[in-house]
Amino acid sequence: MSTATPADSACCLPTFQGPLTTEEAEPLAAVFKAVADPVRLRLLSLIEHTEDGEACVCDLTAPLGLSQPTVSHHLKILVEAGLLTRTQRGRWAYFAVQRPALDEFGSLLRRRRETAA
Amino acid sequence: MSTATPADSACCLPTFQGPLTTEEAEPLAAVFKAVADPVRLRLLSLIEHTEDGEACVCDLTAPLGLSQPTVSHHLKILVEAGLLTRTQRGRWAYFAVQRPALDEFGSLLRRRRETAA
DNA sequence: CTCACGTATTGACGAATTTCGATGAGTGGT
DNA sequence: ACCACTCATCGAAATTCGTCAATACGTGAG
Repeated sequence: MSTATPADSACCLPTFQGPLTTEEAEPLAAVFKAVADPVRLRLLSLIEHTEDGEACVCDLTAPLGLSQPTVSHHLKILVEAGLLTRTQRGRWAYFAVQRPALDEFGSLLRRRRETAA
Repeated sequence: MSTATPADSACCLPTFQGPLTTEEAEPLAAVFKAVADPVRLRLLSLIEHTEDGEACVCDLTAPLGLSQPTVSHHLKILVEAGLLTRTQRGRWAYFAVQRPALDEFGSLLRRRRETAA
């Protein structure tokens, strides 16, 4: 890496640019809250690894072992958080990962994976 | 900001290595839950930007406008999540950020900061 | 139009979370 | 030994969250 662009690397950079106000902390917490649930993390991982990169509700209830309204509820939260997109096609609603948003969690999740088991 | 070229990054890599099981998702959700609260995010940002890189409870109640038990409670959650360390010195308990753990959130938080406004 | 199907919403319930005041535990000075 | 101080824990109130059954909505087929 000749052109060292520390855009992403965490080295020597403060995690926060300064003390957060409540107004600043609120939206950040909201995003984290969206992924602070095992079911929603599983949803994201399931959808990311589908054949076509998208899935409808009916594809997701079985793997999770949850009712359809519950799955719909979690999906809505993920869409509102900007982590999923929803496109209606015919009777079905297809959900796909919102790449840029999900990528923000990429390095974090991959690092966790290594230190996990 | 136009020079945005992710270094460590996420390009072309899947965020999840595969569909998560409940057992895998659980600990991940736990970490996110720790930071899924405005008060706790403010605590982290406050402690990171103290003179000595550490703070006691009494330093933190005023900036947050919360009671001492409440602040203690949030600090405990952050310590248990591995995001803060606690060292008792005399009557005081000093809390400092756990660098490696907090750095995992670095790139994510900095990117959010830019797109916030 | 009507019906079947996939999905969203509503209402309800128990569980978890956030917050506080009161109290308990540990430390250091007098 | 006592007291003042810092912090943790307990108990409780208010709120939020996760879940489901029941129901409403919207779409395409017949």
